[in-house]
Amino acid sequence: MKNLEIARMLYEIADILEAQDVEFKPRAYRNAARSIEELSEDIIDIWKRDELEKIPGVGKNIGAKISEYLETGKLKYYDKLKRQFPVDLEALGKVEGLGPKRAIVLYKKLKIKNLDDLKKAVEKHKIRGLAGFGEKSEQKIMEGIGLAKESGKRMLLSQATPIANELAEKLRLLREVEKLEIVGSYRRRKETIGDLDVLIVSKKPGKVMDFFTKIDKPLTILVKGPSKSSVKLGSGLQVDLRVFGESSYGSAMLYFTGSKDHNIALRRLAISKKMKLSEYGLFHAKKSVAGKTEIEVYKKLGLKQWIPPELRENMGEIEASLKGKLPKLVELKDIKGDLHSHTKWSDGRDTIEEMAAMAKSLGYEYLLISDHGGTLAPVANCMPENKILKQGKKIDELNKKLKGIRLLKGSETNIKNDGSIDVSNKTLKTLDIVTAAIHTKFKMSKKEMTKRIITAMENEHIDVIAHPTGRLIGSRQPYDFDFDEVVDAAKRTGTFLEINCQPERLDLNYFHVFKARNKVKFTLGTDAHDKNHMNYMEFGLAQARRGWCEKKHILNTLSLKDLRKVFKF
DNA sequence: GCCGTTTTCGGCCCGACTGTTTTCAGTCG
Repeated sequence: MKNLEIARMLYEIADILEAQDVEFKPRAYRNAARSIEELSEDIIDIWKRDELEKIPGVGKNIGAKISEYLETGKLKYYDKLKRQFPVDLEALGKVEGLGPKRAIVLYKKLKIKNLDDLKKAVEKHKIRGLAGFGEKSEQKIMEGIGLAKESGKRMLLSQATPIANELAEKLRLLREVEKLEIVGSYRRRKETIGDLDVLIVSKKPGKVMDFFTKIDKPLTILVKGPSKSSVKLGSGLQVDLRVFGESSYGSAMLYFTGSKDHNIALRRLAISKKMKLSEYGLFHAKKSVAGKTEIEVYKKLGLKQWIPPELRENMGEIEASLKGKLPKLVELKDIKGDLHSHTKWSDGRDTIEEMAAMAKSLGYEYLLISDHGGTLAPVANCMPENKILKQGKKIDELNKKLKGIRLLKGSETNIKNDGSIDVSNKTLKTLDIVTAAIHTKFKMSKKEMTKRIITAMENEHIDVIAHPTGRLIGSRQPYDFDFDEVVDAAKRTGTFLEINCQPERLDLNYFHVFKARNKVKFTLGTDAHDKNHMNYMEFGLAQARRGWCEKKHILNTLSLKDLRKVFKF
């Protein structure tokens, strides 16, 4: 996978060009870098199909450069720039307040190439006195060096949620806060959050800012102004707060919810209608025509429907809204059960009864008990076949006693290297819904891995492939396999794909869901190993919504009666 | 250097804050 490597190189080219005051090219390189960074596919495959120029932001020139790099392992243009400026701009750029231009000045004047050089120069007070730098710059850089080394990590949405809730609660206590909304990627329900953006309506911004910049301990104030302040909380999470007047609240929400691509598309649409869109409103001939609410701005731009934040990624949502054809997204209240859970029988922490009670309290009709089964015993306390059968009997008995919740018999089985399943068909036949997943040998050639998964799906007893790509956010790459082929095979064999709701999995991710949604149906499973994990449903659901899923795409929206017809139990 | 409800040339999102400045450039989101 060369995607990130290439993206970083393009970012660096952009930085060097920007440092030399080249116009527009830096933006072009950055756009290309960003799309490559966000590709869900290996760029080598795209290159082999000769489709580099289909990547948004990649044209003839950048395409040729990527080809050169993939063919020869080198890019002459990049090497030439790097010879001119042998500077680690990526590392230096992480220092708050230091961008490409100032970094290059530091190189030209003081030969600073990396963070270590920078640290030495600051310690010797060599920076103050340079054109454009003063005592304060030097001080800020000193503080920035420490932070730069630990930063750059995004937080899981699930980790940011309690922090966001607490912050919002504290701010709402302030009388001067009339309205408050947490926006940004948090509102779009992205799987990870870089920072929190808070939007407030207040007539007394000064009071709000004073309170905000003392809201946590320890706390670092990065910026403090009358309408905008930024702080770093004790947890290391950066929070940006903006205060607006009532009349701009909608346009400000739009702007700070993003995504950047969605905003740019909206602004272009505004320009095409001889208007101007900013966070302060939609203007025509300097007169405000909308801004109080999001829907008002959308309508004036010709959109027929309000766009839910999860869809604002410029993946066709604006075009769909212009035609009034946005999907009616699946909601938490549509979910009638959880289709992936573990109990004490394998590696879960709670009993079947406790899990059932939790499912009932969430208002579910059913819960699939899918403890680990098969021969992988030491890893996940997998149940051998006799134990699977015994658990089945136990569930049958419980179902006679339990009221208001139906337990379904399942097993999360293992896909062996050759694609076979480590539980016999005879045992699988006794279960209601059988799940299979890869838990061993993650590194295989793309061809072998694709075949392995497809072979598993061809087993008539396998209903669902759990966490289909195997990625763990921030720690494990997905397995190398051909997603499109697997989706086609799922359709052919009548197998379903899971959207695993564990916050560090979220697998399938939104992009895969978006791509596959009209070919296969999905199950939502929290993979709960503890009854409280059943609350992870919201995170998986968010990914389904980000992937444009309606009720019909998600099997958990079916009543028990209809679910039975689909899975034939 | 890319791209197209301005379409193959001529644009390219927009504004706040900071520091070092006598009017603005750089950085950030």
